[in-house]
Amino acid sequence: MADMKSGPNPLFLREEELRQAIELLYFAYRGFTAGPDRILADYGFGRAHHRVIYFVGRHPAITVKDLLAILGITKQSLSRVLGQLVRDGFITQRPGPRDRRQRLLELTEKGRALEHALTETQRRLLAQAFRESGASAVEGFRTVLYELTDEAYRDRFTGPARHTA
Amino acid sequence: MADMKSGPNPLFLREEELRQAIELLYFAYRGFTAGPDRILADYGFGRAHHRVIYFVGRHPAITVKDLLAILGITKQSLSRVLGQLVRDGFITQRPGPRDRRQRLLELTEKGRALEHALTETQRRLLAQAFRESGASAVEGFRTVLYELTDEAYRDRFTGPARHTA
DNA sequence: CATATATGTCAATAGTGTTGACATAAAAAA
DNA sequence: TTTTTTATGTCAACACTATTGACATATATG
Repeated sequence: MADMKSGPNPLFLREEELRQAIELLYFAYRGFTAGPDRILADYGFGRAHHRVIYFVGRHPAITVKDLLAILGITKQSLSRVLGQLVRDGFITQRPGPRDRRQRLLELTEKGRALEHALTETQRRLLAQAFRESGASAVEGFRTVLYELTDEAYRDRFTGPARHTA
Repeated sequence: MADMKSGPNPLFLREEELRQAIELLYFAYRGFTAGPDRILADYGFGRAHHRVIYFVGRHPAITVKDLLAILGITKQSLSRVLGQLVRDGFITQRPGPRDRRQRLLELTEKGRALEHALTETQRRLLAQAFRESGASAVEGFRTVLYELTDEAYRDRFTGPARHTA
């Protein structure tokens, strides 16, 4: 208690450093999702819709199974959101050519437009943050985030995001 | 469409770089909250409980108003979570000495124990990621996250987290 | 005394997630 | 070919977190 405030104590510094990192992640993530959240509200959508739109846009002709694996949710949870997006004309489903049980998912023109609008706010924020921070900081940012990512998802990041020390 | 795949196109690289950053933030944040989520489930709590416990621990004797400002939620939303935590003996309330309308919040011993357990999983993960990444990467990580944070919350980070280029 | 502030509560609604059970079509294996 | 597994979907119940709106109490402040 008392000795926690005793000036330049390396243990205290480490504790404070880690706490600031915890809070930075929390506040930065909030700032990062604020833009899309505002747009989604206009459509009566939430973050779950954003994720589905994003990953279907990122992986055209993705199967429901693969999408579920990326999102890490149950099919019941996905079905509500996906059903809405299909009904509202943001996403189309078509049978897999080889495996006809599959429903390959794809963004419609309307879906691509919304995806672009949502992602654009995040791209702008990121680009601005990257400009302010410099290339070296950006590399560090990616390195640490990569390390925080569960190993099961790391193979998504093979390009310039990998320079693990 | 076609020219998006044309090799080392700087515009494409930028697009891919930004998309990887978007996904890194998503997957890293998920990895970062997975540990606490597992512990919270044992108590029938959710992430909202974690946030309250965390920030009350971080700011002993915080007022409800200040806590609401940090969390960015409504008092009705906080009341359920806070009420549970008070009833279950994780947090105490006492009138403010100067302003008796206030209910100053503090962790109990039990609350501090849970706070420690929750934060410890994140500290471990962060410490491991920091070790793997190196000091320079950690600085970049903090710099970029700081830039992503809404300006209204940036004054929380004054220490070593600030070396904005 | 009038007003503003800090806090709390009741009610309705929405978004996102879960578990469990059951169903259908198609692929894959025996 | 029969059996089993896989991919997908649906219905239902429940839980957590958040919202808006309305109303109430105690206390501070002008």
